[in-house]
Amino acid sequence: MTQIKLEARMNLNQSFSQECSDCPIRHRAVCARCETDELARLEEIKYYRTFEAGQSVMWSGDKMDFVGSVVSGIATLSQTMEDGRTQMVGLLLPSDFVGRPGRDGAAYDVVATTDVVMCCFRRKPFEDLMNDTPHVAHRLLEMTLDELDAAREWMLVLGRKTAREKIASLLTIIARRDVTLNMKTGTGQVVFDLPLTREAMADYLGLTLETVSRQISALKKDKVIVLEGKRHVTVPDMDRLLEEAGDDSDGGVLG
Amino acid sequence: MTQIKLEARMNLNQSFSQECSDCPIRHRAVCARCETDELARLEEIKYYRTFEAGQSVMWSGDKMDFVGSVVSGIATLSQTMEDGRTQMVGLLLPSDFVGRPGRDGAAYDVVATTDVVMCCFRRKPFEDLMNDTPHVAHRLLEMTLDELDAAREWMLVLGRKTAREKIASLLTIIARRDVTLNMKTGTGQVVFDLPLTREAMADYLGLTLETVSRQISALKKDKVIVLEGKRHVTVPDMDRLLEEAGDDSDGGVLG
DNA sequence: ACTGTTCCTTGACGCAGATCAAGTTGGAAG
DNA sequence: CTTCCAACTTGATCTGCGTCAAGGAACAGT
Repeated sequence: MTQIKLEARMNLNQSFSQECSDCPIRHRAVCARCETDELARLEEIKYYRTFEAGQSVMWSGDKMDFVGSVVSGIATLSQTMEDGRTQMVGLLLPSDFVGRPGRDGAAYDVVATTDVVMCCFRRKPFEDLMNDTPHVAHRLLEMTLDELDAAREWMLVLGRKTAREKIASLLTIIARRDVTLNMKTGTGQVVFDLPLTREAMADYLGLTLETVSRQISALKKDKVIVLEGKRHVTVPDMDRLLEEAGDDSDGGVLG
Repeated sequence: MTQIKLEARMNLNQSFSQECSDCPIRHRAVCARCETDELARLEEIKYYRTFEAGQSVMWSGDKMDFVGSVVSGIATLSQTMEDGRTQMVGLLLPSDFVGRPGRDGAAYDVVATTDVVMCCFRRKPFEDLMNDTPHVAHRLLEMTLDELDAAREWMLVLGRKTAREKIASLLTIIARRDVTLNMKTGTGQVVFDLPLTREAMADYLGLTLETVSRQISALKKDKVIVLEGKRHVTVPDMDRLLEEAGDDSDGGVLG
C-alpha cells in the first residue's frame, strides 16, 4: 500500500523528465491545463536562471520582478529574526512555485541548497496572463491551498512533536517528495540522499544542529534508518518511520 | 504611528458594522468586488448558521458541504494527534473564510470559542460561481496567500521563540485583529478581552497551560500588560509589547 | 603529504519549560 | 447565601533539549 503510492510517484517522476525535458512546469504547475496560445504567451515571458549551491535567490524585502517554478535542485524559504535565530518556512522542490503574484517585495529569504535551475516569468506580464486566464488563477489557488496545508501540518510538528518525532517527520517528507527518490521493489525499502545539512534541518525543525545529529544517530542505532556516509539514507521499513513520526495519517493513500 | 494604524483599523471596524449589518462578508471577503447579478447568485445559496461557545463547527474528516465566512465571534482551527496532543493552526476572526473549495473532507477541527455566526454558501454552487467569476477566484487566492503568510509567520513563533515571546506575539495578534479592540486616543493604550482560555492559548503556542499562566503573570508583574480579572487586558505601550514579542517588523505600517 | 575548511559527532552540564500537585477565584445553579 | 465547578494560579521537581567544548571525517588547495 505504501508501496503502491511510491511506485506511482516514481512513474510520475519518470514521465516528468521524459515528456518534457525542456520545461517540466508545463506538466505540474501553472500551465498544466494551458491551451497552445497561452503556452505561446508563457514562452515569450519565460527565461531560465541557475543558482549554485549556497547561493541566495532573493532576500526578504528585495524587489521581486519575477515569479517562477523550481525545475531542478532544492531551495529553502526562511525567516530570520534580528538576533540571528532563523526558521525555515518551506522547502522548495522541483515543480514548486516561488513568488507571490501581486506583491512587490519578497517576504522570505530564498536560498539554493543544491545547484538550482528555475523557470522564471516576468512578474507583470505573468499577472496579466493570470488575469485573462482563469484556469491559471485556479491552478495557483490549488497550489497555494496545498502549501497552506503543508504549512499547517508543519505547525503541528513544530509545536507539539519531540526532537525524535521531528526528525522522523522530516525524513518522511523527503522520502515522499524528493525526486531523487528510489525504491527497491517488493521490500518497501526507500533510499535517498539528504538534500540538507544538519544545520538546515535544525532550522526547519526548530532545533539545534547538535540535537539533529544526536537524534539521527539514535534512529540509526535503533535501526529505523541505515546511514552510509553522512547523507545517504536507507529506510528499511517506511511504516516504522511513520510510526516514529507520530503520524496517524497514512500519507493520504486512497488506492 | 502605531496609533495611526490602530485608528485606521477602528474606523474600518466601524464602517464594517454600519454599512452592512446584514452580511459583512460583502465588504471584506469573497464578494468584495461582485456585481449585482453575482451578489444575487450568492444570496440564493447563502444561509446563516450559529454556534454556541464551545460547540464544534466541524471535525477533521467530516464531509464538508459548505464554505463560508465568520460574521461574528471567534473560532479555532486545530489538528490533533492520536495521543491527544493538539496544535491550533489558525484563529478564525470575523471576515475569515472557512473551507476549501474543491475538497470534500474537512482537514481540521473547527471549534467555536465564543458564540459564532457564520455566513455559509453551499459548496457545489459556490464552486460553480467561482468558476464563472474570475474575481471571486482572485479574491480567494489573495485571502489564501494572506493565510499562508500568517501560517509561516506563526512557524517562526512556534519554532524559535521563547515562552514569553510567544505570549507577547499572541497578544500582539489579538490586539491588532480582535474586533472588540478599543483604544484610548492619544496614549497609544490598547484594551481588549482575551477570547481564548489559557488552554486554547497553550494549544496555539505549543506550550502547556501552566506556562501560559506563568508568563502572563510575569508580563503583568513587569507592567507590560495590566490585567483586570482573568481576561481583560490593557496594553499601556504597544511598542513595548512588540519588543517583547521579538518582532522586528512594525506590523506593516506604511502610512 | 600537509593544511585548512566545512560538516558532522559526541560528551558534560545547565536551564526553560513540562509535569505533578495543591490551592484560589469567580460566576452559575440551587 | 451556599455550593459547585471550570478556569486559573502558584509551587516543587523533573527532563529534554540547548549550550559549550573538544574532537573526527571528508575534501580541496598548495
